[in-house]
Amino acid sequence: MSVASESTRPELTARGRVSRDRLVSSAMTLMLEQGVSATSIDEVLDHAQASKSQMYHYFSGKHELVDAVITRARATVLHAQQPYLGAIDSFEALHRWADHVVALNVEFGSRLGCPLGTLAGELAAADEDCRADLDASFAAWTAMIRAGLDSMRFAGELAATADIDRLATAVITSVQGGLLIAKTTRDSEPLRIALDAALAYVERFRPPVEPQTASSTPAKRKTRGRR
Amino acid sequence: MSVASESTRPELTARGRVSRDRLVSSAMTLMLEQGVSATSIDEVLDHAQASKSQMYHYFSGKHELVDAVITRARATVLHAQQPYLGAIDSFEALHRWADHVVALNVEFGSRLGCPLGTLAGELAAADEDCRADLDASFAAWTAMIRAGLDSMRFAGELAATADIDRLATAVITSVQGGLLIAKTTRDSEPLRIALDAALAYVERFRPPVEPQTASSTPAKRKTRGRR
DNA sequence: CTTGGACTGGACTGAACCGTACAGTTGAGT
DNA sequence: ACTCAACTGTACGGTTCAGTCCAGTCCAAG
Repeated sequence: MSVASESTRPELTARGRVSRDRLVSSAMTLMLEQGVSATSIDEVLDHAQASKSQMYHYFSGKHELVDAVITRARATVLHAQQPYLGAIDSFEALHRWADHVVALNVEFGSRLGCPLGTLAGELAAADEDCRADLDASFAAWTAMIRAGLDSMRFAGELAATADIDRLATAVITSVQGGLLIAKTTRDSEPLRIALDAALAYVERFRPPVEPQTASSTPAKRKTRGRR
Repeated sequence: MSVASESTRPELTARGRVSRDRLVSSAMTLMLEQGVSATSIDEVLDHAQASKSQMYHYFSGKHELVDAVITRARATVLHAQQPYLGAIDSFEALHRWADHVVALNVEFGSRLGCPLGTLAGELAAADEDCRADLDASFAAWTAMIRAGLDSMRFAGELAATADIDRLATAVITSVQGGLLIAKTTRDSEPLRIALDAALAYVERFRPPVEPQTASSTPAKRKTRGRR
């Protein structure tokens, strides 16, 4: 259900929170490397230097641990994107974000793809609860992109008629596809290409050149400090 | 290695080939639904109505079975694409292929993504042999797309300067990303959008309207203006 | 200092797992 | 009909799995 009370459970002391966090971190590391069902609880415990009782003190079972890993993965991804996605108001900023995504991938040798994408690939078809959680995570990510595109439109960088939802979906799919192929080829070039294509697609929706019949956009642009 | 002698092993009778095929089919079905490591050998045997000895008669272990599943998945995917991808010589045909991909996804309720993509998501980071196999599979698929784009270029639908490799990569990443998000949202719309974006990207490389110097391609087709 | 709840250690259980052993069956070539 | 290799059925063993149980330790509040 994922209703399982995530986020700062009140009846958890500082020490308990540290232990729990260590378990989730270890689980995430191992599961992203080897896959969820290829990672046993004992392995997680070993990696986290913890014992069985701790595991079952903080989680009712493996399923709840996986839920926590998904939640953590979402937080990690969104947190890494925020500084760039939150500042998007121009094509320049959009490209800076794309460069950042590629740089992140290069940094990890293109071995692991997107945490959310990896989890989705394994769990989406098999576990309905996880699927819903991951769906919500992608939705949150897409919403951040959409907000950036909206800022661009407000700043006059995108046509008023541009379908922002559609563009945001195109961007997120290109990120996921690029990362999956990059992971498989162990080369970040496919990611770079996928993002280039997506941004080129977005660029198609630049507003029409100013001195036209001025039918739709009521002027009010021209390098003005908006807001 | 994948050197493990796939394809028509000579010392296999007709009966044996049927049994082996049944095992691979069951394994593929279950593994694409539940994941590779979430699928036990006993489960495959049960589904295939076979017994342990058959499994270990045809395969040295689970790893070889997985190899066979990858090979089968590649054959399935390429075979399903061939009639459309092999006939691409125009943007119309390219769109027909894209429609076919979407239709296939809709047919299965968007539950399972691309067989190759699903396997890659789970195995690429964990198993180097499988990763290499899947990499080769994607390469073969990309090569088919590239051949289609090449035909388009020959027919004068694409500029002689268009980077065909790059375009083919953009297309395959959009397919994979679209399918992954579609699988997670249980909705084929993201796939549709991803493909639209990729094809729009390809469309940017229509040859220039002016016949100009006509150095390389004789530009036989009457190029219609872009939209 | 006492106490009670949060937290921890590690042995234990039963089921599921992968792989092996070996005896038995089938069928094509002779 | 005979033979032999291909093929099949099932019982078994050692290992690993998720999850339980209980005997503790730690620490803050009273």
